[in-house]
Amino acid sequence: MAKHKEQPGKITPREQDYPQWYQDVVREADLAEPAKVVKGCMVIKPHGFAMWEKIQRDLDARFKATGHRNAYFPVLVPQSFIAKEAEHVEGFAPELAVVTHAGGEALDEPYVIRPTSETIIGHFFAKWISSYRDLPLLINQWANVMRWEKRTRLFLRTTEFLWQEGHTAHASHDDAKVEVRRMLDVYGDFAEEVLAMPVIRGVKTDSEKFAGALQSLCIEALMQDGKALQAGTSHDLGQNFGKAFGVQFQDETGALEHVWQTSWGVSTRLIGGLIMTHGDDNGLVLPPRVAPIHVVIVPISKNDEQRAKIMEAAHRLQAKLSDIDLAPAKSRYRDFLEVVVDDRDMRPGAKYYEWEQRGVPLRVELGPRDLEKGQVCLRMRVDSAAGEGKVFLPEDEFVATVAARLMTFQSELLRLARARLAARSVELDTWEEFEAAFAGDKSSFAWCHWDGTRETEAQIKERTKATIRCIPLPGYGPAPAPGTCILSGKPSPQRVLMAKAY
RNA sequence: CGGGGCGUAGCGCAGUCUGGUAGCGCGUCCGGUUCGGGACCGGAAGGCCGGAGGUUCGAAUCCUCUCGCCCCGACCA
Repeated sequence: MAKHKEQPGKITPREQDYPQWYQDVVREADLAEPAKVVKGCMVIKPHGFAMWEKIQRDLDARFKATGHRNAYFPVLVPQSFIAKEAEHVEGFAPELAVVTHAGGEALDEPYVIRPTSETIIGHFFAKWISSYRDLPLLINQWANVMRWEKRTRLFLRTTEFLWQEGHTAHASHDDAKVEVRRMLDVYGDFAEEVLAMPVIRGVKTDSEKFAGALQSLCIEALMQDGKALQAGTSHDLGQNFGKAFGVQFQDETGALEHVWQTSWGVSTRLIGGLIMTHGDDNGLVLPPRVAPIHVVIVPISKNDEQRAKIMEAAHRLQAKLSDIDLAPAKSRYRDFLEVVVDDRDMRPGAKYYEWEQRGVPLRVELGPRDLEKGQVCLRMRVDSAAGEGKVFLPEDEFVATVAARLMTFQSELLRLARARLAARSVELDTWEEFEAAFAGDKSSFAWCHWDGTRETEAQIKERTKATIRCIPLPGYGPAPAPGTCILSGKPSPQRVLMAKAY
């Protein structure tokens, strides 16, 4: 194929340029742009928001299937609420935006714009819960939150972001722990099945856990530059918020107890993770389950009468495809194919490059020769960018198999991402190896022994910028075996995941 | 808030060191030939060089101040 031309204004990414490329791609592809009017906020454009809607739809179905219900709580939280849980206020105070005036007057008590809703939901849980019969209470909220971070990055760390936050209350710690793990698996399964993004499921260290939690579970994804992205978290809040907000219930014996709570969330950061997991030198690569456009039909014609015929055929094909439902068999929603006919007056080649850059999974080329033979020419995104994989099919057969082809592509993306994860995962045993692995901007998924102390963790971070992403749950990472800490040489029960993080 | 870098045509840049009335590519517009992987030829339009002040016969270029943007670091989903 023609070598990718270095043209001004076009994306010419290389892996080492990843952060910059990533920003260029999301702008170029009309996914999002910085809002400029507010520090670190972003405008999510229609193409990007369509992806968020698909993420929402699928996750929401999973939450409902596990017994959760949606509710909504105020965006403004009395500042005093935040202060009720010691670790929580310490963790969030530096990044709060505070409303001090309203209605033309100074407020008696300032309100913070929610950075997360544990506190205000705790307040209401106290009113809603009085008996063990009220438990478990399983609530989810789709909302925006705001965290005034020092430094922002489109999708990955914006001042305001959209997310989903689950908040649950349980009668026992064991019940709460089951919920925490159950929702982590919902996230993990979602990331792999829908985003085609393989993740490591694990436990955060004390210094990385959520402010106010006993324990935080997380899913960590590998980006193509070797850095890790925390893609979702699920927290065991113990009775910390229950006690802070007086969320009590009477058990079967009549005794008064505090509830055990959990919270869990994923955000628009997932879109960033998706882009950075699958993107290649030709631009975005989107898994069909989240792609805003599944199929683009590029008509090819030499003259006007040909053009009329081709366009008619293209629109007929578009109508047939648009009735196809891509949703999984047991799904509670439908996912009809989104099909675009590109009838612009451009050369076909130029259109190919453009749609590849936008990540459309499947392209159909429809020309006079195809029309004559009753066939279509199709190419999947990854192959087509390499100039390969041209497939000719009778139109009927194409229509009958398109859903399966897209799903095959979906699993192929997961397979490729898993292969990258495996290729970028290493077990390191000496500090020299470790320093070399994280020299400069380098990063990878390093499985190493750690002595379990906060001091060693901090030193590793200071010396290499690598952090402990998580302690893997059983079944993730190398089989647990004792060893000695990569830095201190002290005994360690198992390897943990270390990497630089976004 | 620290450390770097950059503001010149719609976009991407050169020109700045060594002052002499602004250049390239892409895009746009017009005409023609083209059209199954980023078309080609010919012609045209488009910039008070981020802003203010200064030095000079003369400033995109030198000096001072100012505004804006980007990258890196501290903080973090």
